[in-house]
Amino acid sequence: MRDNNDMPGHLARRFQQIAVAVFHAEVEAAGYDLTPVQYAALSAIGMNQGIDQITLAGLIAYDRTTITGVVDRLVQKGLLVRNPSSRDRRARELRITEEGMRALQGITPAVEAAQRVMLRGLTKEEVEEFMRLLRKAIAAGNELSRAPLKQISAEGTKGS
Amino acid sequence: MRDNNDMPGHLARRFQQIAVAVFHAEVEAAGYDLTPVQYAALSAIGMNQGIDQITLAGLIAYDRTTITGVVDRLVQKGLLVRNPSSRDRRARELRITEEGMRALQGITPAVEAAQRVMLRGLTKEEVEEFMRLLRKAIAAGNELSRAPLKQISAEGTKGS
DNA sequence: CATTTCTTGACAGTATACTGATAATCAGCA
DNA sequence: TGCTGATTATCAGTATACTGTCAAGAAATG
Repeated sequence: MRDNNDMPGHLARRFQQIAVAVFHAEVEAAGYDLTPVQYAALSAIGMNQGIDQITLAGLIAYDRTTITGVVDRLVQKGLLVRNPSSRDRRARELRITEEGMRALQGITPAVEAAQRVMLRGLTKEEVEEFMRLLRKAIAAGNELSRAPLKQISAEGTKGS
Repeated sequence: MRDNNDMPGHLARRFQQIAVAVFHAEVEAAGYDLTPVQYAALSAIGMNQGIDQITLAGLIAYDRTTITGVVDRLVQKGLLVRNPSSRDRRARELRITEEGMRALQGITPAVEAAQRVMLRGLTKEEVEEFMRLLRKAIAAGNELSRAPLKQISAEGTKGS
């Protein structure tokens, strides 16, 4: 019988666990309280001011039902504002606040450090190859998840 | 600013999402209702009859508080039994049932298929390299997670 | 304009994962 | 033996992720 540790899915889960733990540790040490998911959302909104939640979900490959809670918490922390869209009354426009911008900039070194720590076992060349293989595997499987990545074409309101 | 898609942590999350979705799809198509986490636990118990929950957690790198719920659900499905240990009244001995054994065997082809599907974008050589890099990165980061892998020394009651 | 269809956002329910706390028990030691 | 510290399992609380469902609104169509 095949050992669990020969299963790519199992290894993926373990690596993700480590990645999240490292992220938390580095970010907390820097004095911030943001999860990896919240950081990715905040960062994506900062680069695409005014997008709605579905577009955000596509940008970072989150499920649309997950976005609601993530945005809730970011709004509660004062890092985002969520306003009804004027063009489409179903949609909510997401904008990063001044405080959110400061948090994003302040947290960046910790996030960069986390990426290094979680791959500290690999050489520089191995890191490159690892990322390449991850991207390739993800590209081939993108549509198999309920939350596929969806790049915006060419109309996103570019921020700052 | 660095794009989210250049972050290994973000890529890890995405690959894990795909891996879980593929697992669910393949297993459901085969007529079973087991999550990846439940499968790994069931499989580990099948190979180590009578282990307690902490040992199980170490074997598959789960948090000890997560194990409780996973075992609960497997017991509820009739695939496991959880009995007080005679040697240590704090501990619960986990044993796979006949039905659990049948489920484990019946589900194996679907699990194998899932591993192939989630890596369908990679060549055979790339799959090998990907797994090697995953294992290497995980080994270096193992202790950074609250749920590190802990192999049992040499006394586990080998099953079947 | 009226109707059908799609889309956006939200909710209930389930299943990981984690933090931190606690009860019960065991093991080592004065 | 009695005390102290470690260990096993559990629980409360929080945060992803997903299934499935629903209401409100937009878009397409007759």
